Amino acid sequence: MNIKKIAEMAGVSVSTVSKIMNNYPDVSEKTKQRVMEIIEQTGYSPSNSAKTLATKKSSLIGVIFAGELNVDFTHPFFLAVLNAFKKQMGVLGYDLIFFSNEKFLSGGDYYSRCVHFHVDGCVIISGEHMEPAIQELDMSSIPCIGVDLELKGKKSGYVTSDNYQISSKVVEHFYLLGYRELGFIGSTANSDISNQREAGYVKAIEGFGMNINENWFVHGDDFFEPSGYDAMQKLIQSGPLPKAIFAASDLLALGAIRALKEHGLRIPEDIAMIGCDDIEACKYTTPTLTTIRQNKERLGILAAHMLYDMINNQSEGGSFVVEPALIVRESCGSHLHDQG
Amino acid sequence: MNIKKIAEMAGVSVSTVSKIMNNYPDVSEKTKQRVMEIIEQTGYSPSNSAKTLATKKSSLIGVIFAGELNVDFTHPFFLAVLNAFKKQMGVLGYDLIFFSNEKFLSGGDYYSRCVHFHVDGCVIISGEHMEPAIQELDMSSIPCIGVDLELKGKKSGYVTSDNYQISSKVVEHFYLLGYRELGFIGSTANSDISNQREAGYVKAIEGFGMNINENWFVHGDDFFEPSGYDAMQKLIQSGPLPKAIFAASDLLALGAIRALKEHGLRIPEDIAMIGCDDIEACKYTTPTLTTIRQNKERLGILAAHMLYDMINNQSEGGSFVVEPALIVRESCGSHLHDQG
DNA sequence: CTGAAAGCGCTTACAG
DNA sequence: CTGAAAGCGCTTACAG
Repeated sequence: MNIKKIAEMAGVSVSTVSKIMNNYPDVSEKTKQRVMEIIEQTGYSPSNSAKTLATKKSSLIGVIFAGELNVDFTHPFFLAVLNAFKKQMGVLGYDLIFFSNEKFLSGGDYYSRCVHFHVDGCVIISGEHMEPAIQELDMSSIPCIGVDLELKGKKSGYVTSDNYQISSKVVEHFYLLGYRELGFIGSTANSDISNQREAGYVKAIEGFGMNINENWFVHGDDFFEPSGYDAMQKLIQSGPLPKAIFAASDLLALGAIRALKEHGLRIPEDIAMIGCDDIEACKYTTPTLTTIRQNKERLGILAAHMLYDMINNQSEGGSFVVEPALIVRESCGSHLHDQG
Repeated sequence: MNIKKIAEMAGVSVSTVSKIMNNYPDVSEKTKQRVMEIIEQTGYSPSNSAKTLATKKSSLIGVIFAGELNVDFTHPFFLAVLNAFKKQMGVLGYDLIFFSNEKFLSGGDYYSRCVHFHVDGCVIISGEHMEPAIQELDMSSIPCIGVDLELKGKKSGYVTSDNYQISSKVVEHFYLLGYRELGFIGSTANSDISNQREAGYVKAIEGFGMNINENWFVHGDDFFEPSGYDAMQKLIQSGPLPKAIFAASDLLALGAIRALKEHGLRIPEDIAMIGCDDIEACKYTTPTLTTIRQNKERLGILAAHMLYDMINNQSEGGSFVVEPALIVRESCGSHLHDQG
């Protein structure tokens, strides 16, 4: 079934059918009715490739997982963002196409694949550093939106959560609970996110007039559980411990708790702990883990709207920062204190 | 940049360039070299829409989340399967397109969207019952592969894990540890998966010559944690408890454990527990949760290969069942027993 | 081994 | 308000 057959059946020209399909105003109500009926009956759906070829617009958004490591369909945080993004883009009339990293590795770069598929825009999901292939895309005329990735192109924007504010909420909470000796467990030094959280943490501690003890700032090789365990072992061996610790991810926090338990230390009685991300496991651990939740749905929905506006030339990009929320559970020791 | 310009630059015809792009043999090595060089320099990538229009093949696989409820980007099990599927399809030269459910709701069905995008095949992800829109696709000439969904069309196949075998592994393990009084926590009665696991469980118990106590078989409204908690409350109130329980999901198991703890019962000393799915949280709970892992990577890779073969007419569909594995942790009480 | 030409199914000025 | 025709960028028999 194609537009020509529909035209024949309705006894009109192909142009007329096309106009009706695209809601042009200058068609008589009578012909419109007749044609619509036939379209209904036949279940006709125009060929996307022909339409794209003729218009250069595909109604397709390219999805790129930029970080080579650990960021794919198995990453809960980005996935939740993507989920909200997908839903919103669907409402706006777009479908998503996922570029296989494998194809990328064996030749084509992201930009040429965007051209290849005539995508109307791209969402780039990362959290870590920029590869050259991403920069090329960023600098191109294809609208791009970064998630936790600061794009700078003229046709680019990004959404992110405020990593400084995350840390400042943690410090404030610790402060109100009476903790003055604060430690930190971060990821590797080339993680922007970990660095931002650490910088914000330091700044907030100083803001409250507390002292920084550098011995209480330790780092793992990544954001995962074993790194948290190892980091905490280091802390334990290096002498007196802080009263409260902020870990840059929930998994780091859980690893640290495992190490503390092995040494007979109690959480939160001996050391309070706050993680970051609010992964599912937080609710089921002992103690349950106090953490910072980023509003993933909001990040996804905002990304969708910003991209849509760029595609339709209603904006030249920009950025949006979403506010984090503290989720209080047991590990911070709130229930042990009077906050009144 | 398009094929015509490349042809001009190389001083050959468009046909020749096309043949070179598609690895036709009947081109002289000399012209091939010249053209390839120009393609390299210009970074030319053929337009997908033009190619699709001409060939009716898109190198695109449609991804459909069939179950309305709880099965989307936030579902860890299906996502892990999809992740492996995506990687494998990438290697085979395909990209993935995700159909927005929203568009679906407001008009088009899955079949016509497949036609619209000329997808070469579809993967349908579900686990629960069949909607009519899925059946239409299943019965069409478009190759489809179901994940935990039994498709029956002539051009359809599916992969699944053996829910009966899952249960039989659990029973065997309980049996070897000396437990003879076995309970079960399932999901709602219209979940095929839960029903299969329960049927397999009953069958295996009888196979080992043990008795079934129907009072020890309880059900929640879904696979989530609160359902497990409620189901266990029912069990506790209804009288003497079994020595070991198999829950149809890890979250059900965790909910059940929470209820048991509230009643001062110890796991596994008073009641042993085995869950199902091997979600991330299993490693971080107290006690850590013994569970059944389904080989998600293998499911995804198999689905990709089966779909590929159907697309290329090397197979007419079929099905494949992946074997589950028991992951022993603390909650089953293995460490308390001599299995010697 | 190479190329001219028709065709894939749409859209869009343009003429009427 | 309607339609004829060119064009989008490819592929593929077919002729040479």
